[in-house]
Amino acid sequence: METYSTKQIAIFNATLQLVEERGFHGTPMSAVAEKAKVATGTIYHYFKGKDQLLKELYAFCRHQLVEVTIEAAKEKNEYKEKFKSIWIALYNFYINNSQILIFFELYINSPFSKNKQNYKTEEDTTESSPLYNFINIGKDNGQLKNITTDILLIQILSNCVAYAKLHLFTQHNLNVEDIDIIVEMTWDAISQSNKVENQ
Amino acid sequence: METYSTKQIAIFNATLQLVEERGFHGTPMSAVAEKAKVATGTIYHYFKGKDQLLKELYAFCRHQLVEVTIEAAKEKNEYKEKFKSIWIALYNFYINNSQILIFFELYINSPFSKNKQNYKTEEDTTESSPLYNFINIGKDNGQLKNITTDILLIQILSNCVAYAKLHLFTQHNLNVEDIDIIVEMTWDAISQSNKVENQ
Amino acid sequence: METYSTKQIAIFNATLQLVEERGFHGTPMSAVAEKAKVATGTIYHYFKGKDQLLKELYAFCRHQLVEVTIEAAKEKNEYKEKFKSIWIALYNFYINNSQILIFFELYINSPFSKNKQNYKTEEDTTESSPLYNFINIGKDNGQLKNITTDILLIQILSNCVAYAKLHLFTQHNLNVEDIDIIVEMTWDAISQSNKVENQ
Amino acid sequence: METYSTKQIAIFNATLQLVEERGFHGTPMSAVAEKAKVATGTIYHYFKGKDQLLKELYAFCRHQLVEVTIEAAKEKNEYKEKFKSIWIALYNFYINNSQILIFFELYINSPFSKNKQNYKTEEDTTESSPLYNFINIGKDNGQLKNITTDILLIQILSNCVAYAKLHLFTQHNLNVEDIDIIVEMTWDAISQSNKVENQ
DNA sequence: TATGAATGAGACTTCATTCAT
DNA sequence: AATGAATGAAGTCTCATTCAT
Repeated sequence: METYSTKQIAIFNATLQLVEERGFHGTPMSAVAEKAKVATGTIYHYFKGKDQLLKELYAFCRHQLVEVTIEAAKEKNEYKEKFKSIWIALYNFYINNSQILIFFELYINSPFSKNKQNYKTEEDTTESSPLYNFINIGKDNGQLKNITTDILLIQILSNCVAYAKLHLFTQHNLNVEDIDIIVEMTWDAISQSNKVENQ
Repeated sequence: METYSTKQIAIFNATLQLVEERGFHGTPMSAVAEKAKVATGTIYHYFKGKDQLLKELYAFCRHQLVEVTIEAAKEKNEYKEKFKSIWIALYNFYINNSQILIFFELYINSPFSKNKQNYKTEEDTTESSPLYNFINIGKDNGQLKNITTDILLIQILSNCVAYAKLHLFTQHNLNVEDIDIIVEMTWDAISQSNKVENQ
Repeated sequence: METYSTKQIAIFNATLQLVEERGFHGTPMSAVAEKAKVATGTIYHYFKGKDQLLKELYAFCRHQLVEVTIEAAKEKNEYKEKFKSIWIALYNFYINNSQILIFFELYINSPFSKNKQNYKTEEDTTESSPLYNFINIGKDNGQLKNITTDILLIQILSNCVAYAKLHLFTQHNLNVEDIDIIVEMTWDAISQSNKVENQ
Repeated sequence: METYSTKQIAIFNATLQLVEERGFHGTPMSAVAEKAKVATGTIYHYFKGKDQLLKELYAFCRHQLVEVTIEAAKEKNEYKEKFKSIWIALYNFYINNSQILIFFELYINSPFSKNKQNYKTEEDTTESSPLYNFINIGKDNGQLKNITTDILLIQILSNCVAYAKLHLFTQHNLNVEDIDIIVEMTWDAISQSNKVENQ
């Protein structure tokens, strides 16, 4: 993870804001420059072009997500508690950074990310992804179902994003109790449990 | 649901193909016209502008999704079986119509859909949505957890879309057994069950 | 002067209305068709194209102006009274047909009338123009200044149009007394008079 | 009065030339750019759009007209001489700047000037208009008829423009003697004079 | 006669990118 | 390092005109 100058950060933030409001197409470099209070040309000092800017911004945001995950994992000791902590941390991150949420969704599906591999980025699949590792540990423990890590990962993340969007973009605000129910539900889905059906 | 002329359908299909390949921004009206084998002006004869075209295309695709759901619901009698049938039908629809999947994802997050309410459209929340009703029935039966329908809806749909994307855009192809595991997992999440924790 | 069918008249009127509101550029054939309640193609049955339509409309309107002049000239016997009668008739015609006034002004200055000769059309300069003849009579009588008829013509007409515009497009409404003053003033300008300067 | 860059002036001049030759409709921005020897985008760097360009061009031209009037008023001392000087200066300005003459005529009647108030612009009616003031002085002196200034203004200006057009666009070229007759005629119209009718 | 769907050239405008300062 | 005027390709959309019915 390289470090970024004040101006680069300003450019990142300006881009995020504008993309949330107007999408990629509605976010010309000139508008980014204006919002970031730099000249258009300045953006081109730091980034080769628009594609580059978006790509680096994507990495920049993913990095934050990883940080959040790592921090959350430190909080609790027990596995299920750790899981809940991580899930909620991610959820809260999206809630508090709706620009990043939208940016991700647009970026992943757009041809800016030329190959769709980004959908599940290297970061997620390699050792470097804390969540990926965390799931593997759970499987080894016998606490998570013994199925492909990718599947469990999606089971966790897709819901997390979807609920964040429900909260942000609809009237249906989720409160703490709702969140708890949801996390439990997700836990039900992924956990290795003995289960007795209703009679 | 209005009916569309041959030319309109051709325009819809051309748009879907191009958007999947290149995104909204990379899909100029001229390219749509060319692929649909009509003149540019013809598109404007049927649709007020690009926004209108995308909006109507969205409705057109949603309609198909609803149809698929309705058909799938007819197949089985038992509730859980009906649920699995619907989930798999939707999953297969996305698998076989990746253009629609991508289009949805882009459209929902883009400023083309001016109000984000589209995220959970009227169709989903009203009686007219077969899935919405289906969930309510399950809650009344005591077969589904007694929590807000919106939450259960997301639990089902977000996974479905996410797995379709996993299958389509990564090397990780899901086979029939995988799908079965996933559906069971989702059922675990939403079903009202007596559960005995691991000992 | 050929005669026009009901539909042609409807097309003329629609054009006049639209041109007044939006200018030539803002008046597409489709809008004319709609306002005239005919199909676009129908206009092309009657007129070769837009240029033709405008040209014939110009002639159509000029003809009305000539008629108005002829009628007004019949009313009075004395020369000066005849003059006043004609001037006021033209002024009233413009006041009551602002669409025609605007249409004239736009058409005369526009490249639709390919050669600027239209500025002073044949009709004005030939025997067929009643006003032209009327001025010549005045000169022969010794009641009008003995200068080129064109100059006298302009002295009369340019004011007439200008005052009509003042009345129509500004807050400055002209009443009957104002008009009388103006006509007298114009008479002062063109009449052959003995004049004693202020001392 | 703001100042304009070399490029803006070039754009103005290109527009004037093209509008005279082909009208507003026949003057695409691309043609303006080409004639002004700038890129299309450059026009949009200076002007928000075509409307803006035309509006600013109108103000630019009006300003020149005001300057001409002011200069002409300085030349002579006696009131009537001053009047003649101004009238002829304006006439010559139009003769030598036929593009501006045509541009004015088109602009004033077109929907580009959204409100027709432009017909008699602020400049003409306020203290800032030298001609307006000049007329008021004449009225106070008792040298001009004691009628509304607007009316006298039109009496002067409408003729001036009309004769310029006669000269420019017809075979009827006006020489110095003609002009003198015309100015005297206009003076007859507006001046407060003792007059003895023909006997 | 009359219709109006269809055409496609061309208008206006945007915007990623460059470059002289 | 920073600026922002300038560029021009490319996009959206309009509209005069045609033609099968």
